Amino acid sequence: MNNSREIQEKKREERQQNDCAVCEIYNPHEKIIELLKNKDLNEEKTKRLADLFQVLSDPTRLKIINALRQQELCVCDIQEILQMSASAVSHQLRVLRNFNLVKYRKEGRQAFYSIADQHVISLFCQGLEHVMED
Amino acid sequence: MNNSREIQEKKREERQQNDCAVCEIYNPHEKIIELLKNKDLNEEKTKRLADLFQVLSDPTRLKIINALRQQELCVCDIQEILQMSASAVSHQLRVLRNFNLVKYRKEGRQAFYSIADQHVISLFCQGLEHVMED
DNA sequence: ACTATAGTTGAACAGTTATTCAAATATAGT
DNA sequence: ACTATATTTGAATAACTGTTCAACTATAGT
Repeated sequence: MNNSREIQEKKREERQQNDCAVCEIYNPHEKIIELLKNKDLNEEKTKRLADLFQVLSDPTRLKIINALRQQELCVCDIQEILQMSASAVSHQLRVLRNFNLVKYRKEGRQAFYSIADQHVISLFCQGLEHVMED
Repeated sequence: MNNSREIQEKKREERQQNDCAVCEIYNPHEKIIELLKNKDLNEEKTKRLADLFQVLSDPTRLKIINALRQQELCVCDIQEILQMSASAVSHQLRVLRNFNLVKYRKEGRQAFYSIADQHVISLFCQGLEHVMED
């Protein structure tokens, strides 16, 4: 109990160092803010990152990825698995294709789709882990 | 050149095994389709996964995460870094909060936000890697 | 008690997105 | 040539999303 005042004092000091940039009280954060502003993520990269997650943010597309995770499939396989129209599936496949998340090869009338690279699976699984947790 | 016909034959066989479920030609995939339909991702989990990626699919929210990646910040710090209105920032912070991607503590008038858990950072970085590649 | 500040909230508006529908393309079999 | 099948495409519609604006709550300092 002796040094409780000292501790309080220290706490207040720490708190002050945490005060924010805009507030009048005390403002040690300007340098950090300047740093963060330019730190490794410019506008364009942020946009591309957002777009990537955006592609992954639709249940239909996730189901497609999940199906392709096991093996290459043609459009009508996918259509059957998801119980959706060929058109709807094709539209979503195009989105995935445009973002290089899936690739495809043509064979006669059929188009066989597969996962483009392992990153996609990693992201998928990592997301799934997070979702499973809580 | 001797066994070129044999190779062709084998190729055709392989191809047939890859024929899809709906097509009339030949159809060995029904079992796989049945399997994939129920495989580890039900409707509800898919939705939650989509929602998670959806939260990550906005540039503003990504910028916030990127800023918090370095250290805890209060709302007006963030507002300053992103050059956005307090309202806009607060709205997006709520989205992040609702999905347990960030947590916060109150201190007087200020609210200090920080990343909720390491998964968030992993996802962020993994996505960034993918984007950086091409 | 009063004033200023930090942050949150709900409604509204503009922009985006997923599915459906109808039509088009392309290949295979007859 | 003709028909059937696999897939793609563009337009249209309904649902959703991010920002702004105005109003609100809550805390701190005087």
